[in-house]
Amino acid sequence: MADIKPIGKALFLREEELRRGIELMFFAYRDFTGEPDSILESQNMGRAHHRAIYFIGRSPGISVSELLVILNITKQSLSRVLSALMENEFVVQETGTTDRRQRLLYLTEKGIALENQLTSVQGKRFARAYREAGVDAVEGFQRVLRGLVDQSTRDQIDSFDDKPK
Amino acid sequence: MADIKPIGKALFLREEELRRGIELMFFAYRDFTGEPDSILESQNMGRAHHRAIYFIGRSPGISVSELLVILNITKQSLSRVLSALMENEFVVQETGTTDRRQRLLYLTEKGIALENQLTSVQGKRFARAYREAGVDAVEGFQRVLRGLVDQSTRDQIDSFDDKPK
DNA sequence: GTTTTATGTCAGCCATGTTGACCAATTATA
DNA sequence: TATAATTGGTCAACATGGCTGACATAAAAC
Repeated sequence: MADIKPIGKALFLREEELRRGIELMFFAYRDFTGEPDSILESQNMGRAHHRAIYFIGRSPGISVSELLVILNITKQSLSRVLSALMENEFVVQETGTTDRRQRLLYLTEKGIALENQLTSVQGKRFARAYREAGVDAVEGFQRVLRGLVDQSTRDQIDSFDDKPK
Repeated sequence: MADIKPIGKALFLREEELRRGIELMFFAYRDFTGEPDSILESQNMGRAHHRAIYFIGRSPGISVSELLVILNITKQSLSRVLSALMENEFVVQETGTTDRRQRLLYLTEKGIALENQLTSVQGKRFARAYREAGVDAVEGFQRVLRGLVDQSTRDQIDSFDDKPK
């Protein structure tokens, strides 16, 4: 009897635990993006703007093509967002020095302020979750999330973990 | 010196660990939904259909209003999705027995097959992540995700954990 | 018998993704 | 040096999936 238990546990994990994971991903992502969405909405911007602001803030001087790879959208989609961000003075672009075709992107003071506000809001949520879950849980959380992404995405994450903000 | 270390660690967690969490959420959610999106696209459906199918499969006989609460969208948005799902015979509705105003939703055989396919694809991803991260990581993953959601969402998750599939 | 609830529907708007085509400036290469 | 490739921008059109507002019907509740 006792040696059947692991199988029972494995099955339990595959059924119930699996659905729990799927559902937690759905709900957590929804709530995690909810507050920033509200803040942005009041400024006539959306999640797409948030992503651009976040990753420009993460890597100041990032080129358009690098940002495209991270966001994984078309340049036409990004263009619309970047135009709005520059129009409203959250972002500026400078011509690259070594390669003058590139447009290197930077947040303005205004952009930095907004990025800080948005990241701070999400940071408080994470801080709460981390505090409630305990320090040990955090590593597990990151390990699993990391395992959920595609291999190509993992390489990407690693590559800009090397040159952080 | 030794008693300063916790502060150092806390700061490290607040800056780098925080951004890592934010980024992992973004990338993991994107890749996690990517495969189902592809499958659905070939059938002229999208993520909205997936969510409906998933939660109807999770709770067969769920009413429209209950589904609305879970998905947190307007009835007009859901209506469009449900109409398509019924049109294409993935979902059927039955008039409620105790309350004849309700439309209780069920997956058809075809709907169950699609749901299984989609959940299986995501399940394999989870299985890989769980395997790579180790059993202990899974609990941490779930604890943190749970901590990330709003209190109201948490109540919601608990309430339908009581009456699972 | 009136009111509330559960659901559906029509019409239109917005954000954000897509494809395809084409262009200019700049860099790299044959 | 002439040509090709890269970086980035733009225009047009389209799809998805949110939203609001208005209105309708059947059933339940009071």
